[in-house]
Amino acid sequence: MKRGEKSSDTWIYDQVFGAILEQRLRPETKLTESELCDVFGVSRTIIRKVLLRLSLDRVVELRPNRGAIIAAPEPKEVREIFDARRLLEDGIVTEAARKCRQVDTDALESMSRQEHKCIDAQDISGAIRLSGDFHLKLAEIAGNRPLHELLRQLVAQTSLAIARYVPAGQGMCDDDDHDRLISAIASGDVELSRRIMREHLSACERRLMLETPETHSDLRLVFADVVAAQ
Amino acid sequence: MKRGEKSSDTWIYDQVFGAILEQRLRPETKLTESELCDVFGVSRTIIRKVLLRLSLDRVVELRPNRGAIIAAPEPKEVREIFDARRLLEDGIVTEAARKCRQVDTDALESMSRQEHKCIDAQDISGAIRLSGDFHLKLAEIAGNRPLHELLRQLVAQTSLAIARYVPAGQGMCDDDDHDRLISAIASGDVELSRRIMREHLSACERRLMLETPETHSDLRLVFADVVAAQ
DNA sequence: TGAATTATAATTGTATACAATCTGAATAAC
DNA sequence: GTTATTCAGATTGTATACAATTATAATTCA
Repeated sequence: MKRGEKSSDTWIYDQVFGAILEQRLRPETKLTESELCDVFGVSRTIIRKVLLRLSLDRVVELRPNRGAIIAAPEPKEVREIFDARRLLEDGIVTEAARKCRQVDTDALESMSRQEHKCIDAQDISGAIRLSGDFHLKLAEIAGNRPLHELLRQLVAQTSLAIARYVPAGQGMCDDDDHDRLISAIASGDVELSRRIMREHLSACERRLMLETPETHSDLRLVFADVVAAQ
Repeated sequence: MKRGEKSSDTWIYDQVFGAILEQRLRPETKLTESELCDVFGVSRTIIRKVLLRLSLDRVVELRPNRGAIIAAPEPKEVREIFDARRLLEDGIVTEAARKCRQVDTDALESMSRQEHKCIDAQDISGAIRLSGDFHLKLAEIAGNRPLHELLRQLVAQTSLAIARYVPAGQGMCDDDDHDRLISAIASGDVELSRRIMREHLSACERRLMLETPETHSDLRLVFADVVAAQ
């Protein structure tokens, strides 16, 4: 079973990955192998390959003998992801600002327009995905394949973080950081580009409710003081 | 089949990965599934899982219908890997210099001593592996899991680059950059640490013979001028 | 009734069987 | 003699069968 030119497992991987990016699959959702087999009409061999790849991207958690679930990053992990992104994307935006050509600017602007359209249409899922694609496009412009690949992993994990820590229906990027970023990059202003990127990522991070306690809290901790007072 | 606590596929993955790091498996070596099955006494299911993981780490190249070979990064890719490492490890060493405790310094010094021992004993393989472990230890000290994981991939690819572009039997790090790095980090001198790291990585890169033409060159390019003059 | 235990069903882990594809040598054509 | 072609063997891709483990329901015993 092939769709287009890709192998079936890559196609299925993209479908599941996309569903996670667009939050149609939310954190902690169980991914039963046989169900995925039915959905995509392939054997468990293929599904297990897809799940392994997703787990190595850390968007799926593979629990031995207990199946796969969509990953649910803890607040601490999310902060580390943003720290890592600030580091990587500082380098990426620096290089992008140096190398950016007219075609690149056009591509970025096109992506930003699409993103605005999604936001206007309340299409949160689409907006989140396009926002990630925008950052990956910068990595592509910067022209470093390993960095691009590493950022791809971090962007995916960021989408999970957004899915988990932003109230459903609320957007992440109602401002126009991306447009300001495009201007700075197109003009080749490295320092300005870096500052915008740094502040953009920090603004995204602040919008997440990382201080909110976990839904499945430790009962001993929850009632610690009550029990102590008793 | 379990060795210690790990699952058999993780154990086999480590064995193959280690063999690549230590250059017992050189670039372009064919990894036939049935041979690996015999060697490790498991079915192809397990071997294929291991090969998939290795290919996602980009240390193995999985060619559709044509099997797996040890990856052989091109000079351009190697330069990109070093560029990526300079970026990541700049952030890592900065954080490591801030957070480094006595136990960490002790661990680093112990690793460096081991490395010197390997070099003295002409154990190039061991030295390459320990050198990578040293850099990964810094990432661990820096305390950012995603970054640590990303660097792990880059370190593995660096080992491949060394395997390919350093003449057999010649060491990479006969100087004591690592020791100077430990001193700088232990003293908490961020700027000095960063400079040493940056120069250390660049020195490693320069030691590679990236300007050497490929063994399997493009015949059209090789004879381009001859044909044109004819 | 309620906790513990057992039995049963569902799910995952691994090996194997079979199909598809590739490789290379032998044969055929020029 | 060189280039095509065909065919056999080897290798990879996928599906399925069976074993091991976990989850759930039923049952037993206090």
